[in-house]
Amino acid sequence: MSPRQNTQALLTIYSGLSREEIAALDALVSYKTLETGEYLFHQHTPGRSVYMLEEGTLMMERSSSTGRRQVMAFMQPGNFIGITHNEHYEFTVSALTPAKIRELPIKPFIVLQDEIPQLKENVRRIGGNILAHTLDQVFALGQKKAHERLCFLLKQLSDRQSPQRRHLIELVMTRQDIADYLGLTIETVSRAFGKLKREKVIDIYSAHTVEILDKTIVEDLALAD
Amino acid sequence: MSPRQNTQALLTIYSGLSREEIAALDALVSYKTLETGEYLFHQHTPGRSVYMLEEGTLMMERSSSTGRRQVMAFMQPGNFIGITHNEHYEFTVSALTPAKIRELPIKPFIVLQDEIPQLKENVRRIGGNILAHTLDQVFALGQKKAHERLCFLLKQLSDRQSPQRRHLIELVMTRQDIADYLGLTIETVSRAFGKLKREKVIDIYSAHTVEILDKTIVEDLALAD
DNA sequence: CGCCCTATTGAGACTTGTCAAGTCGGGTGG
DNA sequence: CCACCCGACTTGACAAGTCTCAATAGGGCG
Repeated sequence: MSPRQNTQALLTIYSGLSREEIAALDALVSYKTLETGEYLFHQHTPGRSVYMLEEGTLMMERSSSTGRRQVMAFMQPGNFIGITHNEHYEFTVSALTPAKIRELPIKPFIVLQDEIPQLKENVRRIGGNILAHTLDQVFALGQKKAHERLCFLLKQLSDRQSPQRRHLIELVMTRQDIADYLGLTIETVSRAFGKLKREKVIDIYSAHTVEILDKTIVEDLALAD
Repeated sequence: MSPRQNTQALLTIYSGLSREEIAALDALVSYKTLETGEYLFHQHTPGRSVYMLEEGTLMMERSSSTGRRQVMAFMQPGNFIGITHNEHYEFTVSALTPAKIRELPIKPFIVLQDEIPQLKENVRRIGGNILAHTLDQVFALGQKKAHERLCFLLKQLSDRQSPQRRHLIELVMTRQDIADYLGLTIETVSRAFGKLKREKVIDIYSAHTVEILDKTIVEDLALAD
């Protein structure tokens, strides 16, 4: 929906830093590993760290007391978490697969931004990308039909693969996760998959492995603008 | 949906600055006025300034080549525009009423952030509030029914009024603007108004003036979590 | 007073949600 | 190794919500 291409996979807090600056950053880093289903942190808890995903897939969600749930993002290696929040995390992050995560305590990280202008700029741009992603999602939920929303997700997942593997998509999340991301029910998601398959836009090898047969149509439906 | 209250009306880039620091910021400021319907800037144009709304109401929207439109926000005095973007504006901003706007060129503004830590912190927090608002909208569009989405908007507008006038709401935007903000059609918005009126949750004096009769119900429906 | 634009209301179609039944597949225990 | 079991996914029938199209009402401004 926006003309922005997928530059965000390439942008990290390390972009353009000198060897010494990277070393200064790395001095703050500790590592965390999560098993499938484990939580990185919960909604409404104080946010004291910034995270960078190294391996695996994470899911960011917001749940309500009445049981409604909205998945805000699926995160893949290179993504950042917690860069843009204020004092509390406003969402829960959990692991869809075993995951390896770099953790940086937020206070020294902020101090370091004052010493390294490029780092501050990187953070600014990552924050901009996160907002841009969220605005894309608002557009999708507000304006698109079920099968278009599904293509919106497929395109996002496809764009983050290496160019050779763009067409083959591994869906590590459940249908319920997809439904809650796209603001639909699992049944509607299932029917949207069926519709795309019938129309030969995608092929479905198993519930969690699909191939994009017609990239152009997927993108047209995903953008739908 | 989040526990965050409406603190964002109070937070500006000036918060907690000394007299000298405010003067340094004000040295960058120029003023703009817009008539109803005029544009501040357009989607896909390079972003060279940061803006603060002083008077009036602005609307931020994203439009597609196929004519679909999503309104991302209605902005009221105290709100900031352009703080979180990268090189291009990813949306269009226009005036719903005559408006008065402070403009700060982005480059010196960023330089000043290096000199004034509190300013940098303010910008960080405003960015966090903008993202939080957008996440609220994702939740609303993904999970709520028409009349709940309308209460979501009414609550947002109500929260930004002075405490005495909280119950009386002036809708400066059209039904089409509301529909495009909530991901609905004008007819559905109209029926949602009718439903809330029939149920004595609100009273409708004219198409653009409504009174909240039962604040609790409006909030329950707005949060719906 | 009348015109025009916006909003409301109504009827019917379409999309999505709900409820229920059935299928598939991976994992476990015999 | 096979059969069963259980959770996840799919499919179907129907209900509910929203959209579309059309007609009507209302309000502001000349």
